[in-house]
Amino acid sequence: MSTTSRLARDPEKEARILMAALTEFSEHGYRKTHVEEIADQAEVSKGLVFKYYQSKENLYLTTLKSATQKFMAIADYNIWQDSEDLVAMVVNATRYKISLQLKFPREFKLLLNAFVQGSQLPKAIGDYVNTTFISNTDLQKKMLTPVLQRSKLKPGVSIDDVYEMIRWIENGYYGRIQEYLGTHPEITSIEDMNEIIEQLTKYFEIFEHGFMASN
Amino acid sequence: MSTTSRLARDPEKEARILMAALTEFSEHGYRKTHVEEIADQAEVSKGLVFKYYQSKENLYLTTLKSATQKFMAIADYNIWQDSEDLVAMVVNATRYKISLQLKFPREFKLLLNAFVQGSQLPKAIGDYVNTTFISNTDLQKKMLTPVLQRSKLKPGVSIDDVYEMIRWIENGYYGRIQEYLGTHPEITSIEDMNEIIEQLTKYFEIFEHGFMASN
Amino acid sequence: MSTTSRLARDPEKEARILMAALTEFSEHGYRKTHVEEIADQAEVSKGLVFKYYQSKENLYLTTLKSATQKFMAIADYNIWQDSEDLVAMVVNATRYKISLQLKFPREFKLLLNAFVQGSQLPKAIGDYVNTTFISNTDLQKKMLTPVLQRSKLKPGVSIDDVYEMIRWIENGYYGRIQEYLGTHPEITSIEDMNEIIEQLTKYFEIFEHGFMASN
Amino acid sequence: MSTTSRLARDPEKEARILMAALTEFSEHGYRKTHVEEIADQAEVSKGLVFKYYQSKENLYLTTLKSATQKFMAIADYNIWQDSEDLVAMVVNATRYKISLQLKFPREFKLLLNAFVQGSQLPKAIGDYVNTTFISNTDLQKKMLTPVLQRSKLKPGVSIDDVYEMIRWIENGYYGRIQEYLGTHPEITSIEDMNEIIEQLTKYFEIFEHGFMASN
DNA sequence: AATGAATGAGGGTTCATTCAT
DNA sequence: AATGAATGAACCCTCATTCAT
Repeated sequence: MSTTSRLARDPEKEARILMAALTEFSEHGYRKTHVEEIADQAEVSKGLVFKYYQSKENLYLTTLKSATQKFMAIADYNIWQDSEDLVAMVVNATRYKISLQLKFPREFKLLLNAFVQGSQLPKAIGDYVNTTFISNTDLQKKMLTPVLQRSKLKPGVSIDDVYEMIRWIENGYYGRIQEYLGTHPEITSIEDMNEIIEQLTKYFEIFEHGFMASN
Repeated sequence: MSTTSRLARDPEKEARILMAALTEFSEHGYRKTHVEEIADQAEVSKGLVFKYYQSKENLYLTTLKSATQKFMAIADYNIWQDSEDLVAMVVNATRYKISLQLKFPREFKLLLNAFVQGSQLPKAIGDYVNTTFISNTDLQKKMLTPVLQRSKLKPGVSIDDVYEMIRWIENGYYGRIQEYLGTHPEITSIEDMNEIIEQLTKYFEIFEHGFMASN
Repeated sequence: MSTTSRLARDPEKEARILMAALTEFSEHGYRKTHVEEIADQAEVSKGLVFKYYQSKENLYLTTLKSATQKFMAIADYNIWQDSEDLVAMVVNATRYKISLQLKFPREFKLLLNAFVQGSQLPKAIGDYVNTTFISNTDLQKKMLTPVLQRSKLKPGVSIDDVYEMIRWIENGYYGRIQEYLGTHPEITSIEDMNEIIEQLTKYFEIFEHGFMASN
Repeated sequence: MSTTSRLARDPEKEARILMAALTEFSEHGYRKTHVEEIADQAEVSKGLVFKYYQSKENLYLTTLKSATQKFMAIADYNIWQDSEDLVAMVVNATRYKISLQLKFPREFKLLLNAFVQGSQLPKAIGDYVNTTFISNTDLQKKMLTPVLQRSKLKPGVSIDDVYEMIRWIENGYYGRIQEYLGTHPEITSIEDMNEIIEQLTKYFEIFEHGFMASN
């Protein structure tokens, strides 16, 4: 009688399976990933994969949750939370996001993929994705708000407006960074990205004061 | 001796198949769509689908091309090309884009999906998608440039910078519109969207002059 | 009301179909030949092929019978019937056979193929083949017999024995000729074959008197 | 840790599948044989057949190779190699061939069929057949040559001539044996064939000395 | 607990045959 | 009479899932 668990799963195998699933699902997506390949890569049998995770669908879900967890667990919002001004904050947030992507490229790709596949995935997965991937922006909003409250906004401009536009610019620039990463696969450390991330500052400055020559 | 067709396909059935394919592919994506389902929905036999389109892959490609055509054929860039100022232009462009999406929601979803699936699709399709879906941003750039050249920009701000940021804001706001459409599936006419689109004006005005109270 | 036939078949189309069937069946065999290809080649519709011949199977059978007929009709046994001696007779018979093959290569190939496919063909066809392809040897036997009766045979050697062995040698040599034809596809006239056919004489002479030095 | 197999196929099922494939392919040929039928007959699932043999084509190829092997492995050329004289040698060779056919009737039929189908088969198979089925006659030639060299031949008769004619007669007689076997399906042992095979002697004697009364 | 051989439903594709025009 | 578009049974093959060992 083991003291640990009723099911007596081997935690190492469990981890290997999840790792392999992460690799495969993030690489090939849900449909083109084969359970056998995962089992092989984890150096366990196909049977064990099913014993531990019941179905391909559930394994995917678990991998998804595990990837989410990994981000949640590690996320250290303080890093950018106590930035002095708005621009620094957003730049730090972006830097932080990129660093996570560089540290966990497969988790990142997996979640992105899941998000994007949306309804093509089995219903249960689609549901999970939809309920999970929202909270993120809320968080960011919460952190930006105090800084924005300290700022003096133009009349007729609400905090929400600014917050939203910040996100748009952030996302837009983020896309540019992705492009850069895509064409420079050799980059694995956030240091290599510092320069490009700093340039985001410029765009926020434009945003703060407008692009039109103030007459 | 007919002067018209060599392949003697029934145009109605052809249309029904393409229509069904559009519906199914846009709804379920490539892998989860079954040729039989398309045939059933088009009220023709599976065999006919293959006679007309040879393979599932080619049917998808054809559906894709047809959707692209539909957009191309209808695209009337003049509608927003001769807008007076930048804001009006971008608002008009957005309105136009939304109107297309409302007119051809499945085509829209199909192309979006194809773009997003990327490498999970059969190679031939991925190739087509990659070679086709680029030109779009170039066009928009070309149209915006003259207007921007007429504008007086802040020192240190380049036309390209502004152009890029316009796109970011446009896209960001576009995302908000999508959300709205998603939660209001009853909307089918661009008129119902006018109000929300007009609000884009506000954001561009903020962008032009900055959100910070100019001291 | 036509005076010709109840079914009012167009004899030209009928002939074209049969011709095309001959070409296709002899080239690709029964299974790999497609009715559509035959119809196209005959410049008629697939439907007409079925109206005239009911089924692919029956069309094959008809083609087979027609090929047989063609050989029968043309076969002029007199050509070699009145050869002077045995050797001349067999050589003439062989030459004649080769000339037929050169004149009707597709018919020849078709019948050979049908014979060889045997039980892989639909039952009705197999049955036909089996019942038809026997009579041939009987005929040859009838013609050789009188000549053999005039010959003085070794004691213990029956006419049937000799007749049979003649066939074996003929067939064996025939195989050699086939090989030659296979490697010289440019040959289309019997004249080009005369030399090689003449060499059969040598073998029959060996056969007549044995190969062992007579003590 | 097993030292034996990496692929862990059940040898009994493997054998049953190969056996069923042999039966079906030899009976119906390549095209008319259905994988499902083979699976049923082997009392395994369709899936297993594909796991073991990947494709119908490869299964056929394997069956072909296995049949070839079976003949090769068992072929004991000594049996007739050290026959005293030419006649004995050829008779023994024939007897041996017939005994193989009686022992492995399906293998025999399969190989014959494959040889005969030739170009109607998928290319890979045709290629295999063509490269494999040649060496046989060469072997026989090598064995006959020393015996023929010891014989005194008539002037103008070469060893090759004699060798070739021997083959013709052997083949011819072999055809007669086939006919006999075809009409006597109850025969399963070489003993039942001894008498008919012995008669080949007579024909070779005729061949040695000719059938014409020597003057 | 762990294995991986075995299963079989399901999907794409072919082609002889039918039938409305 | 003639067409050829339309049909659908039949076939090969894949892969998630099961289960005996």
